[in-house]
Amino acid sequence: MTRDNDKELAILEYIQRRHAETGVYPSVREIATEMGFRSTNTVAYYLNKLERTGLLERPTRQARTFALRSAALRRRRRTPVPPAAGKGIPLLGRVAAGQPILAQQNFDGMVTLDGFFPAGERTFALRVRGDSMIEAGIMDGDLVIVRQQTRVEQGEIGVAILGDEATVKRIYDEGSEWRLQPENPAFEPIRVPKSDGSFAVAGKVVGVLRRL
Amino acid sequence: MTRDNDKELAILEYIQRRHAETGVYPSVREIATEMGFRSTNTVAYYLNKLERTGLLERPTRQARTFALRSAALRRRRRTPVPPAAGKGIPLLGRVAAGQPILAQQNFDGMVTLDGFFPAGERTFALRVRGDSMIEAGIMDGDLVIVRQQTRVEQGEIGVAILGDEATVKRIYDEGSEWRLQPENPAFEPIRVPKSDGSFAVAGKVVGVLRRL
DNA sequence: CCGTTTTTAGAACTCGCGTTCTATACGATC
DNA sequence: GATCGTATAGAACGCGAGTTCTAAAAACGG
Repeated sequence: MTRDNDKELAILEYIQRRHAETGVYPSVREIATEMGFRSTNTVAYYLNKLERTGLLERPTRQARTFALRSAALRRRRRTPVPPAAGKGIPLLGRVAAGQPILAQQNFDGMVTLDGFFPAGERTFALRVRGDSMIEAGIMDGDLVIVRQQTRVEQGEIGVAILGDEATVKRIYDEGSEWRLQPENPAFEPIRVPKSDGSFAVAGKVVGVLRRL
Repeated sequence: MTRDNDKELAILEYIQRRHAETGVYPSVREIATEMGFRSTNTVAYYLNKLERTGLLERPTRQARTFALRSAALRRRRRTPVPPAAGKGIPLLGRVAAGQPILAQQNFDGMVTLDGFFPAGERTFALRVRGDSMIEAGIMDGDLVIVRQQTRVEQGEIGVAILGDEATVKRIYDEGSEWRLQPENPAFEPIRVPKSDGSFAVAGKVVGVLRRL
């Protein structure tokens, strides 16, 4: 099918490099100069190809606008980027009806926990019990990823410690008391007077992990 | 000297926000629209002021090109270098009201993607678009972890490929056709005759990953 | 060797976009 | 009250930039 894959990737890599270095995407003519093309049409030819394979997006066709959400090109050299086992899970972008799901044109980078969540000293996971946050997409048995912090913004989902138990709720500061708001109409909000010393915010929920 | 400092900063902040969110700087006319100005000259007026005070740079005067190297707006930095694959996130068990959340006695092991999900050649991730599976706790923007297989058990959640698109649904074998059942009362099931060659099962959803 | 597909060139077209010029209110200053 | 700097509008100018059309090498397949 496509024989001249190298130039496509070189263009993609140049676009990404220009954006990383200058913050601005190149114009079609600049790409042509970089690649040694004498015609802007040659660039258009490759850009269309890249768009068809899903490696590049141009929602609007305005000047110097691209959308490169593929982390795939993070690596410098060619790397056939086959979905290998071990270091994370491959993330696929577009999936078309053609055959190989795990083909490289779908590849969009590798997912790792430490890459996906802001890992660090202050991050931990916690298993959720109960259905009180079901409408927020957090279900019984899920693991929530929590960034440890003693306060959360109004209405953010956080981990509240009440006596001996940790619960996940939306946390509101109501002046004289805290309101722990479930995301399930079957549950009532919990109100805790600020004088209650057994209450504390353990952190903010930054992610959810579920095994089916 | 300058009385109307607020609008300058609002413009600066908009430019920086647009770039952070979309990767592309706005055009002069887009800034005018955002600020409620009816003339592009008004924007030029402020841009010149910002340039004089050094808060903004425009080395070239090309379309959508700015240079924001002012340290003032540097606060929200993206991680340009992905953290070298770490060892995962600590999973906590009991969390009591006592102080140190990350204390030893709470520790319950480390969570890693490869440990949590059945990693391997046949596992990949896919970003979910739309709310059709919201009642199954799968929301727009989530990453689903998929085990590649060509068939799923009756009613399991899987990834179905229909023409050019991959969708996550509960998949039922209805004899002469497939039924793709959403988990959202606002959506109707999709029925695909088995004679349709553009349909295929890409795999079974074994996990969900969400960043808030 | 010939027909087909891929890849490149060149030029023209149109529109987006930054700039500039002219005006007009509105305060502040003298 | 005349004047000056600030803030905004409106229109026009000119170039930058993406697209498209035609065409022709170059590579490929039988």
